[in-house]
Amino acid sequence: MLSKKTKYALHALTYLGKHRETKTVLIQDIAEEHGISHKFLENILLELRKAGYLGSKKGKGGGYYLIKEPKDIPLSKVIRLLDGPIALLPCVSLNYYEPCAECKDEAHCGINKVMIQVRDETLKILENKTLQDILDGE
Amino acid sequence: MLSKKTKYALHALTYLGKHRETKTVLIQDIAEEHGISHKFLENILLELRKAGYLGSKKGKGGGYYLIKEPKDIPLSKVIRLLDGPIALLPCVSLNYYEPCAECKDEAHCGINKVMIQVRDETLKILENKTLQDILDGE
DNA sequence: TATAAACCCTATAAAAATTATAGACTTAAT
DNA sequence: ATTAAGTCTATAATTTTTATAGGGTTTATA
Repeated sequence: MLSKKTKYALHALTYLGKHRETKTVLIQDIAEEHGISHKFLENILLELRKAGYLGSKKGKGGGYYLIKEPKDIPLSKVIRLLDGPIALLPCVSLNYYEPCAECKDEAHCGINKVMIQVRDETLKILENKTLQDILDGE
Repeated sequence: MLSKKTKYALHALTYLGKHRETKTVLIQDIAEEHGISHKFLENILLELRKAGYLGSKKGKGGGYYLIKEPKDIPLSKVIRLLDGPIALLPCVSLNYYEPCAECKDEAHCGINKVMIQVRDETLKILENKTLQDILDGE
């Protein structure tokens, strides 16, 4: 399951995607719309900005806005940013690789081999679904 | 990522799958093979037995053994048993459904719709990979 | 039939991760 | 100046995961 962080990030991105005509959107607006803690959401939006998905304007009249095209924001990227690895095991993670302590010989581990396949097929799904697909469904 | 519980379950099933000729296997043997806590693994094997994957024999000379064909043990089932939902959000889970608190109208939520697709495609992958595939890779 | 080996079961403790909050700081419009 | 807004870091609270403990039951076998 996705963490609340990622779930809220998706809601925020969706909200921002739906309000691209207005110049900026307040954290508060998104927080109220979904009944999310303002402060918790703040940290999430900050991460999305640092990762290059959002722009922000400080000071009075400021707020957040989407700076990437919704079609260029795949689920895979959002999940990796907020939640971490998409792979089911550390030993098959492309971006967060770590050996599994209980595994003596990764090269001859059947679990490892199968999980590499699962990872590749899962990645195909998550790279193909973007914010645009979410917006199309609203 | 899978929990250690699920990961250990997969290692245990793999071990049992590789030792089907011997009548029973001791918890201790599996625990030692992978450096897992005996007691932690005990609880996992108990769950696998209750779910109908393993049989056990009590008393001296007892132990565990596989009672299903490896080809009839898909990853999806093992993950659901030990880890819970495969869906990325509670609101799209087939087996553990719960509405999402921050979602006002599930029927018109683009995230929900996309996540249903992700769930269905992910499920296809995990239902198709079985313990047999793991054993083939050892 | 006593003993030891092994699984059974429930409760609880410890650790880690997630979720939430706090508060001081910076920036910019008016 | 004042006020409204994002920035940033630290820490607290909560939940989940991981691990341990310990007595109970069953069974082979000497």
